Amino acid sequence: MSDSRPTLLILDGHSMAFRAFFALPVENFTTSTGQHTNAVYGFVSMLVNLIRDEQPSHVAVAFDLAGGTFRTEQYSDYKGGRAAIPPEFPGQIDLIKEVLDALNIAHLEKPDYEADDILATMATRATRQGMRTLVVSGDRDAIQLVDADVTLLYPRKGVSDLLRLTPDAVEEKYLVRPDRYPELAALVGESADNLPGVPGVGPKTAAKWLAAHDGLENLIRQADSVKGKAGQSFRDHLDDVKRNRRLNALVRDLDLDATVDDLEQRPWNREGTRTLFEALEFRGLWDRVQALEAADEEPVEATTIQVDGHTLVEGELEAWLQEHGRSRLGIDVTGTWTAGTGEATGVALGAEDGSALWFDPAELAATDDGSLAGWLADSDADKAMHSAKGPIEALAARGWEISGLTCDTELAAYLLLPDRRSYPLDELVGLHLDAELTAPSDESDQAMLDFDEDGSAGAAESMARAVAIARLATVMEAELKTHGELELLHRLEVPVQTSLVAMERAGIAIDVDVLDGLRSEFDTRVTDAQDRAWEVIGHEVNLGSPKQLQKVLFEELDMPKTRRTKSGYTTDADALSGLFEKTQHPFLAHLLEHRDAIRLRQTVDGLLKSVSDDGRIHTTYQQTVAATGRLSSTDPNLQNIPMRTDEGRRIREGFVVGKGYEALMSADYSQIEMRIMAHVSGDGSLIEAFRSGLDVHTVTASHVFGVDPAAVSVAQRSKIKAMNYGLAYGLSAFGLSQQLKVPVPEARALMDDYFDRFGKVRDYLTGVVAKARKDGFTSTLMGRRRYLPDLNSSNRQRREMAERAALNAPIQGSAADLIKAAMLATDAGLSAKGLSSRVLLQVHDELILELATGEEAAVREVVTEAMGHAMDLSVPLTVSIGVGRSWFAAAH
DNA sequence: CGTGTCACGTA
DNA sequence: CGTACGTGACACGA
Repeated sequence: MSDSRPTLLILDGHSMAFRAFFALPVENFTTSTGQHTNAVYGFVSMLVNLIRDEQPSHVAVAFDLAGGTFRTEQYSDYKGGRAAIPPEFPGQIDLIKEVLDALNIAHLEKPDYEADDILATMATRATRQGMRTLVVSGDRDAIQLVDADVTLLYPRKGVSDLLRLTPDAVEEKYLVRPDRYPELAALVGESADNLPGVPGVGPKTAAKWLAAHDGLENLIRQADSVKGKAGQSFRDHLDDVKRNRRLNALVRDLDLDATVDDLEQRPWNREGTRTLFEALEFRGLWDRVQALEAADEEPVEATTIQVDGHTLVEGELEAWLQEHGRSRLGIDVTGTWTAGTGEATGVALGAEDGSALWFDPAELAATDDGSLAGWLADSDADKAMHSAKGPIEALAARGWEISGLTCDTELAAYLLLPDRRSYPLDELVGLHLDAELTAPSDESDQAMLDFDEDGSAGAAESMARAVAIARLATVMEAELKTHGELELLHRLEVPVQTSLVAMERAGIAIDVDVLDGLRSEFDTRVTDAQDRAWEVIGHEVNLGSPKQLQKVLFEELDMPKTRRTKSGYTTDADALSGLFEKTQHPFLAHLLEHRDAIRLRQTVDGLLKSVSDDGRIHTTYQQTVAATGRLSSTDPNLQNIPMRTDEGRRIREGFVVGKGYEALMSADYSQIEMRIMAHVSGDGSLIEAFRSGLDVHTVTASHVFGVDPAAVSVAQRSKIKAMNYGLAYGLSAFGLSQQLKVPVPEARALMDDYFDRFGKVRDYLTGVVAKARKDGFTSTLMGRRRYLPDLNSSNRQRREMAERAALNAPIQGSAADLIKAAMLATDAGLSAKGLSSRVLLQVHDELILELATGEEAAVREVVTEAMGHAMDLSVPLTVSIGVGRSWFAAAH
């Protein structure tokens, strides 16, 4: 079977995708956005396996086009009578084409012709060029293509079990040679194509006749000589046979745009494929596709980052920095770090020209230590790092502060592709430098030996990273510049990172006694609620298990079914409240109480576990995960501490001022997103509403309902408040009706009235989506982009989700820009005035500060100015400030 | 043991 | 059938 000739692998996309669709259960292949992907997954998986196993030199996929072909022209019932195509299927064909585009595999179509005709034409041409061809199709018409040079892979079951049809295999299975197969099919008929054959004639009879008369042509000519009942049937259906034969002949000389040579395998778009696979939530496939490439590229010498480096020789650092530190150096730190502290076990410095140096900070001689400290602190010494926050914290733990950091390649990558969850350096090197970080496996061991005479691990790798960072910084800055996002990197993200270092290092003090007290309070509530719930139904049940709850609610208690989830019916708080209204069943009340209490207990528990030895909680801020530009907080998340309910809010009593400080201050923007909406839409009424300084929900309600602000009822205000808040999320009439618990038409009327009064808001919202669809991205006030390729998706659900994201991203993102600018201005203001108060936390529209003794008035002034004028908008930025011993007390 | 689902906290 | 996040318990399958 091995064959040194070039091989064309050509697939019938539609028929194989259809097979995949039925082979894989659609319910297991649906993304979180609701896109069905079973056919895409099955098809791509099969394709990857084929490429791996068959090692083709050329690959293409042929598709049928919608609408008829010349065959339907001639026979209107061609392929008629087929069962309706499931609605989950058609959209997946476009996705398959997207994947093929990303993989740089050609897909071919031809109006009026079927995919099979393209397969036939390409196979014929490939044979003529001396190639062998593998045709993959679930359509039996393709059997006629099989010959010494063309093998058909025909799916037996699903899409992974492919039958290899060579001429011998065809003859064995179908009793005729491949070229005779369409003659046999013409006699027997093809139900898949709705082509009836000769009644009473099966494959055996047909094969016997064809052998006896040497083909269909002779058989027809000698029709009168065919004996028996079947012979008469044949003569009665001669026209059908002739039609069948005419229709099942594949066209081998189509005029196609592509040549066989065009189908040669080309390098694929790693970034595009990865993004697409992420969107499709294909996790395992990514590794398999990469494995393909690895196998592919083995003979090719990958360009590796070349380094001319060595381990520091005692006393040489000053001179080395003199020589190489005039232009920007990349810094790579090895070690461990979390939440404001860490330990550095290795530091590499690398220049763009490949010069590099490595040392273990613990073994640095005093002179070198001094040189390093001086260089690190020198704001004129240009530095670049990758994911600098942790390393900066680790270096700070050794007493080294960093100044002059102008570029962080992780932050740069985040601005370039904000939708990704991580930005590994090696991928950036591949993507932007078209190079590899480390030499392929065995060589790197050697490289390490060259440098690591002291036994420390990874010096060579670390130096390569440092050099790569220096080069990446230049390249990525140029890319950002073309996007108009370079300022955003230099003036916002990189400086904010420094603020975050300080915030993480500071942490926030916890009054453990307060939290302990709350814990036991909540614990009592949990136990009581659980006991009562169990008593009501007469047995124990794990109230934390949605599955067990469903059994109790919908089987034992036979309650009305709630909204469906992937595996059953929802038991969320909203649904449970609804059930309680209907049934008044006490179990539900206890269950809701239990939910509430267990959650509070869990929150407190988690916080207590996070308190460090210094009595403070040091969260970790993530600067590169939120696609809109927001920060996020982890370990623990201090951005979702309860606020809404009185009970929950008490947890904030546990966040207190630390030793040596006087109080906590909370400063937050009011209605920040709505103000940004007013500014970006330029809506006069909305701007005026904010400028008036009155309650904005009341003022907007007075516009919508046409009454005096003083006459706005509580109900009217709350409706408009919901509307105001929903605007930036792409709220629908349905969503508003759900929230307000009013009928959809009423909600729709409310929205119409609203937009009549605030027309520019509507214009803005429609305009922003249209622009994003055209440009491919949205932009914030400071030029931060978010890419939304799904705006052009053929899948409605994906498209509408992208539209809502497009509405929201500029608003949420501009608010994120704004508070980041405010953080910088606050830090700058505090230090300019020589204050020792400090920012501890950021919660999207709120800053929490720790006030040094006697500084309250001065800090109030700094914060009001910094937050209030972080950007120049057409509406005032109102900041409310509160001060107290605890976060609870500071929240006004 | 890792992974996905469900539920729910914040802005 | 509004956006953006992170966490924890449970359930499942390797």
